[in-house]
Amino acid sequence: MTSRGETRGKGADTRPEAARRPGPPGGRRETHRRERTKELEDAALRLFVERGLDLVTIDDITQATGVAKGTFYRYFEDKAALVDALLAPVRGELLEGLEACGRALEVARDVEAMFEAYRAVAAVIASALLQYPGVVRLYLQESRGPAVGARTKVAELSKLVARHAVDITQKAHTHGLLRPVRAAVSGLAVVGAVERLLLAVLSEEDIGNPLDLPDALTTLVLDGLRVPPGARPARRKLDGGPKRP
Amino acid sequence: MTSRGETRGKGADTRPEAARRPGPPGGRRETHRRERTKELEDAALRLFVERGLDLVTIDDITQATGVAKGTFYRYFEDKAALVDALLAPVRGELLEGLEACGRALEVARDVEAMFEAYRAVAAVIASALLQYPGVVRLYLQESRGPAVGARTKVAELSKLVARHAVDITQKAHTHGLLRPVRAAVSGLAVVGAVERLLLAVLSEEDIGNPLDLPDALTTLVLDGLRVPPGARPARRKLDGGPKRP
DNA sequence: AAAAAGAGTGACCACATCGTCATTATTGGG
DNA sequence: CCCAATAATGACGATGTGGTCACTCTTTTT
Repeated sequence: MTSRGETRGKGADTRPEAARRPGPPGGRRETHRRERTKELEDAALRLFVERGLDLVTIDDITQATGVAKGTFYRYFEDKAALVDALLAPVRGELLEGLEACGRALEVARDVEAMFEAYRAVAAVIASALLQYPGVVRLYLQESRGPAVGARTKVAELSKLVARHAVDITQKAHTHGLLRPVRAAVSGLAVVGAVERLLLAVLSEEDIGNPLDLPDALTTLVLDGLRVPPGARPARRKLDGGPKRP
Repeated sequence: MTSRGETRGKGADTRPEAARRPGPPGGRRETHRRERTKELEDAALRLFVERGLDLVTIDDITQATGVAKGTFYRYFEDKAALVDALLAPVRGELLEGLEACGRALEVARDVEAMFEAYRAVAAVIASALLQYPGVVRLYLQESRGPAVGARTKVAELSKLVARHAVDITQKAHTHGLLRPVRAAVSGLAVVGAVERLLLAVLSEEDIGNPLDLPDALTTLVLDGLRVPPGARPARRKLDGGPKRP
């Protein structure tokens, strides 16, 4: 079967035909391959975000890239593999960040340490947002659909995120830093809130300065919406609120 | 064009051929039509939730229903119209509930009245959840995808919900009942949290008793996660938390 | 009971889509 | 410069899909 080009003993290369690196060194072929890969990924990502994963065909992608259809299959096994490749870097950073947060919370004894752990995750997310906005958008769009076909990997990532979030919340609970609300509930609520706000940012809904979001979210998540009881009737001007005549 | 069967002067019926009620009274035809419609809608909804809107074909729906393909087009213009029909009742109740909440908040002067307004919306959502769980699921699955093809109406509803939520939050703000966080931010955050939890309930993720959710959400949204400063170190057993040995 | 109107059917058309593969073009080593 | 290895191409077969329509079956009206 895969009997050609087996110069280097790579063992069983699961990738059926694609992605198998060109034998040569770091020369022209390698470069060109990387370029092509990126071109395909970029075009595909744009289309995915525009139309949704399922309504983009391989033909659409290759036409948008300006290559022949056969070329696609030289680079990716199928659409699902392409999606996986798109997701890979974000998934890596994100999960790493969440795990680090979990570890930090295991030893967090006070509110300050808890803050710090959450801030670190926020930084990871912000970084992903800046480096891979399209991929984050794709995730937000598709993560809640059924885990079928090309969407499988996105749904898997979503499940992982949920699990980690609940886990983290659980850990924050064990040191009595949070109200006694079920971790599964508060964890998912926070994930939902964050994801909805990310979507707003990426969809350019009017939401003010994105840089204010972390602070606002922290306030909301930690201390809620209600004006602190006992505080003055709050006549302060609301940011962004309509001015009374 | 539509030159046959134009015996009755119906004027311009936008519905091209389908949904035009059978002339007869409330007799056999009418009944049968309702049954067929429901059969088609039920089968379609099941498939939509299983595979996602875009991966379900008209053939799938008619085969699942056990009717010929042509029959589908007698009842619905196309897939988008079917989705619209599925959404209709939930959309109606939901928007009505949100508007009522808005009106209530316009005259709400204290926290109690605010509570009451939110409770009313929660009741509407709970009712929709019980009456139309599949439709709610469909909404949660598809609402974030691009507004293309059959998904257009779902995306529209999502936009409406967001607008109403921000609106409501804005109103709650004007009486100084909430912290000075941008309404667009807190409103969307709450929507995100609620939707994520609904999804958890409908996906049967382990989240405890769904009936506890409204209370938990109220606590989270209004007063946040952090244990109230000054409270005792919170040694109370966490509901659902792992027991320490 | 007969005729008219409505409802249901499934073959059918045109076109889209996947994934393959023989063929042609390009690259790198000798 | 030539040749083997690799990459790119796009026509192709098989199957899927939306939507139509002449026809048959059922219900309602006369």
